[in-house]
Amino acid sequence: MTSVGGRRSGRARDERAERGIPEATVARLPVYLRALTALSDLDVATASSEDLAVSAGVNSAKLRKDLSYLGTYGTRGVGYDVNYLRYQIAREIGLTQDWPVVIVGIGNLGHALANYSGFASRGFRVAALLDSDRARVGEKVGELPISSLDDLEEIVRASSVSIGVIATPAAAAQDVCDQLVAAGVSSILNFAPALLAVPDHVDIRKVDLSIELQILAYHEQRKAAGLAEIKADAG
Amino acid sequence: MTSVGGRRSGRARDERAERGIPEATVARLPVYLRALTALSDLDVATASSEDLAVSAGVNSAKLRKDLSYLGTYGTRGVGYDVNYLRYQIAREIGLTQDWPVVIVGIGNLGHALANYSGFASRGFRVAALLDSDRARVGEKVGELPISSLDDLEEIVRASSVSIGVIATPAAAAQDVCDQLVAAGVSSILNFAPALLAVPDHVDIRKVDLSIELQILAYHEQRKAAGLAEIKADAG
DNA sequence: CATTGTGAAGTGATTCACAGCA
DNA sequence: TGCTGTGAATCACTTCACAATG
Repeated sequence: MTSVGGRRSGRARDERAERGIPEATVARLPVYLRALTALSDLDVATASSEDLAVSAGVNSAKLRKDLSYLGTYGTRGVGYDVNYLRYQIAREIGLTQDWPVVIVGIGNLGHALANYSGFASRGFRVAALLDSDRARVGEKVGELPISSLDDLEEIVRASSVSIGVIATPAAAAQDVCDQLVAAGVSSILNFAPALLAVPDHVDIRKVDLSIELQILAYHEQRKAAGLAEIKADAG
Repeated sequence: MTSVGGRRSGRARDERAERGIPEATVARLPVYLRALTALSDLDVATASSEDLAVSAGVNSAKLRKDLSYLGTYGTRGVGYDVNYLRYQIAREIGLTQDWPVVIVGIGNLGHALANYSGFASRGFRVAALLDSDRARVGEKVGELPISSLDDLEEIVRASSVSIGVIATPAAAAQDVCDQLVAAGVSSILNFAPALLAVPDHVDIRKVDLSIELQILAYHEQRKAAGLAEIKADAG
């Protein structure tokens, strides 16, 4: 592996692993992690890149190349040690520590996220639930009470929160986002159907339910059109 | 535009717009649509590619190239007619018809999805809510009662459903998926953290909440590591 | 000798930069 | 003149194919 990324790195201080793992690879590491966990639960000790690739739903060349960005954790002729690789990937993603998150906007979706067990099981701890509706403050959702948005800064500081989840209506999202950033949150997962502006040092990802459906609709429509065409040809 | 996609199309019958719009473009069309709707609501009649690009959060060259796959809907020296372009994109995605969808698994998340107004407002109509838990059948969620999974085939046929949403626990997802496919659904949006196998003719998209957080955690960790490094350099 | 790790080739998406047009 | 539409250049990701190796 030489010069990962190829970017002519301006600064000369390159010795320190300037590990530019490609974004596409980063996005698949959690998938591999899940596959490894499943294999581990089945008491599988060793798996080839082909085995793993099948469990993860990718092809084996891609999986090997992805893993090669992390280091050389396999054994030629044998495969990968499931638990060892699992640990290495978890460490790379940063899941060996746990991450306190705050969820803002406790409507239907916020509620669902608050109760989503998949977060806790992967090292994400819900540190607080926040809502701007004063009437709801104090209400319990599972174990946690809903806090006031006014307490955001205090909560972020006290619990060292660096990740925030926005589950408010679109109209409130930018405002909430600004408050999160001001409070010191530097990674945001946004479920509101709105484009959010953030400073450069803040990472933001968007999950948009209706966009996903629209993409399906596009393909669905093309399938239907294709069928109609075949019918027309036949008739 | 000549030979989009470049695939040497085996069959000679190429006259019919074999419109291979790149996937990356398809995924952005809903974003453009939202931006156009916002501009239209503000009574903006015309917008340049630069204006639109800003509203959509992309750069203008990309936006123009994306639109060029659909046709030539702009006016040189002027820009795009907001409402006209909005209609063209909606038509391309298939949002001029409405799409009945079924949601399977009415837990916290299914509940939230059932109540999500963003679906209805974009031409997706929830035709039915289904759950395998007999005890919950009949319970109302908003207007709709929960139906039994046993009625899936009947519902899909009666309402011509082609899109299904899976919001069950991971363990149930493949089984539900098989039932959806058997019932005739050909596009699936999967929220369960599981890899689903489907036949070729079925499209499937996955939304995985914990994967999104893990990707953020990776970047967050890198930021923290970067800071530590700078501190070490300084000290 | 089965399987990894990886250069090299291939494919697809983005960006540049400008000719062409209203 | 100002902005679109688009070839050509670039960049990012994937896949191929095989030498290296436990």
